Amino acid sequence: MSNKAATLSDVARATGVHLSTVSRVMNPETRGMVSAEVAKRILAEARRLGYRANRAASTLATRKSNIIGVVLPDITNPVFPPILTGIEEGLRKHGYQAIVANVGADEEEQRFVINLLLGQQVDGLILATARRDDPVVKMCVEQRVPLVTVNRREESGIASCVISDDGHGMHLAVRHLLELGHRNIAHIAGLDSLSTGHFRRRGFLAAIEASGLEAGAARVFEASGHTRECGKAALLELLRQAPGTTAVVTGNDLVAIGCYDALAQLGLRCPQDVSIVGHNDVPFMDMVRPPLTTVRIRHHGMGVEAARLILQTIEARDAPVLDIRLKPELVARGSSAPPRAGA
Amino acid sequence: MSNKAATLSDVARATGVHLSTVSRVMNPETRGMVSAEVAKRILAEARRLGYRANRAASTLATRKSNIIGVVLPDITNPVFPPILTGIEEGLRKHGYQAIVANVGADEEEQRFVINLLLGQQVDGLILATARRDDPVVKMCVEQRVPLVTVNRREESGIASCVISDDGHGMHLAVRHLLELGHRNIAHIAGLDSLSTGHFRRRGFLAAIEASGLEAGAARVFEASGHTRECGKAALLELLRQAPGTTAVVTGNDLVAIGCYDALAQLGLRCPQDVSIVGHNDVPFMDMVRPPLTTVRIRHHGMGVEAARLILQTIEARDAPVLDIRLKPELVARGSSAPPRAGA
DNA sequence: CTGAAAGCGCTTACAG
DNA sequence: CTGAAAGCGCTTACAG
Repeated sequence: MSNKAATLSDVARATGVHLSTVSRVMNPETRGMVSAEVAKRILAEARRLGYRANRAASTLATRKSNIIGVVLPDITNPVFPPILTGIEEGLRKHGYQAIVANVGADEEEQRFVINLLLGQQVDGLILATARRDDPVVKMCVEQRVPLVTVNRREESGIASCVISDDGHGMHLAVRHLLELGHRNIAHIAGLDSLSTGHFRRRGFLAAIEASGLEAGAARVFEASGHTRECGKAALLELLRQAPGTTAVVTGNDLVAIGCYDALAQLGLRCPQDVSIVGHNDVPFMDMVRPPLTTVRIRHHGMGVEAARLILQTIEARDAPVLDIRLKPELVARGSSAPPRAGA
Repeated sequence: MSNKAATLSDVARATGVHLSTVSRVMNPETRGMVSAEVAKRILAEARRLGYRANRAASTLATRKSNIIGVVLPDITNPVFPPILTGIEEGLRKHGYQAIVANVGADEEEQRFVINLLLGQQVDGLILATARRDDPVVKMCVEQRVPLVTVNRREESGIASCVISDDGHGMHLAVRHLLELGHRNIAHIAGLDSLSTGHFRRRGFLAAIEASGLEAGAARVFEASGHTRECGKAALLELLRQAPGTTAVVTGNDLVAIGCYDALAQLGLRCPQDVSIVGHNDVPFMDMVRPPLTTVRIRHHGMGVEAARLILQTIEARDAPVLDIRLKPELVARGSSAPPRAGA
């Protein structure tokens, strides 16, 4: 049909009005400025010509793109898809779209990607890549780009964030194990450079302390990464140093699965010999053997909140920095049980 | 610092040249038109001012956004993240970005989302939502939008596609089971409205036929959806109607996991009583119990190819429609074994 | 209620 | 090699 997309002036010519009148009609907010009769004719003609506003032009004219840049460290990590879905839903409801970029931990690449996004005139940024001490976050704040971090918190508190209440999550995990009768509980922590690793570790220690157990009974090991392999290595080392351990709380589910591997290698059974509790409840954790007891964080809810927060931040540039923490819940499955008598 | 972003004319004023000269220097392709000395001064000034091209303006001027719209049915389905990653990598290498939209099966919503994307002036579209008979694909082709479908094929062949060679995949699965000694093999098929479900079903039948087994020995059931629950229901029904079945090939991994549930409910063991083979090899299939034998499709490779193809299609609008099929491989794990003697 | 005009920040033929 | 100018398709104060 139409080889070139119809523009405002095409519709105007076809209707016999000025293009500014067409513009007013095409925007619901200003449609009231035009008489109903003229509006109707314009709308009919616009439909007939298949008119579709050119967003590049309106972005240029208004300095507002209605696009939010979302930067993720790794969309194949199952933590992120539901966060992204939540973000998209929250955004779409308000007429915004997300433009997503995946980027690893390399700081230069992150700057590059953020520059692309800013060049694209995004109205704001949602970063899931933030580290506790993150120069990229600081750069964005300096450039006064509306910003929120999701699932991660930048420690200087210069940017709003939406995270899971990791302290509470660890409290739930530890309480669960205490109630089962465990007294030798260890933690395999995630990277301390990320807020998740850091807060979960602190939450673990706080929960142990609150329980009245002597702190020495609670060992913390740091996995060298958030992978199955790192989890396996960490538990092997942990059990070498602390063979009396009857329960392990990990910083994330993948590490917990790695713990299964370590136990299998040692000929130990879960949960009979060692209970394992994960964190996140990513998909399929109910299908592994044994089904993993884990702390379920509100991935989708974090995304929705992050969308809400960024739009709010855009509305009111001087809005206060907010820390939103969503409460996780414990999902008790087969990987946790009372310690063996005598253990 | 700079409250407003620097523009070409800011850099021009600071350097004492005309903004068109600055424009030429900022674009590597035209930089050669400007004397090295002037270029150097301009570049220095641009850096000092933090100049960043406004892509809305250049999109408007060139009618080229260097953005590709990617439409996914569900990013939380683990098939899609690696496809998306592949797309992004393939695109970024050529200076393009992806703008991703998640949208369910509803046709009106799909049209809405595609309209948003086209309004955004995307240069092309990659659709992972395509059905075998898909009016939305047809609409895009009519509007002459450069288009490729990924993981799915529209049957009228009007759009290029990048898919897994499903016929070959089923051949591998069936051959594996035949070699183990199975003679009563059934298929739980995916939706026939999707090319994956359709081609896998046909591939299964072709493989059985090629094997010389009488076709009656090969039953096909259609799961009512690609979920664990549907897989469970399908296998329960299948075993009721064909209790002699010793091996089942499913249309996807989630359905295979549902089969595990059905077997557990019936008190049957996998693989001792019934072997199960999945399709896709999504993450964690090596961690379920038993680890799932499955056909691994090249998710990431499909994404990379889709990116390459869409760019090629944009380059040469009259390029021929291509069908690219990537070869999958069989990953034999614990869910398949010889049938019991006498079975 | 509607039109005329300036402007958003680029690109790119056209001159010189 | 560089400049001046038109134009991309919108929005929006300003008139009337």
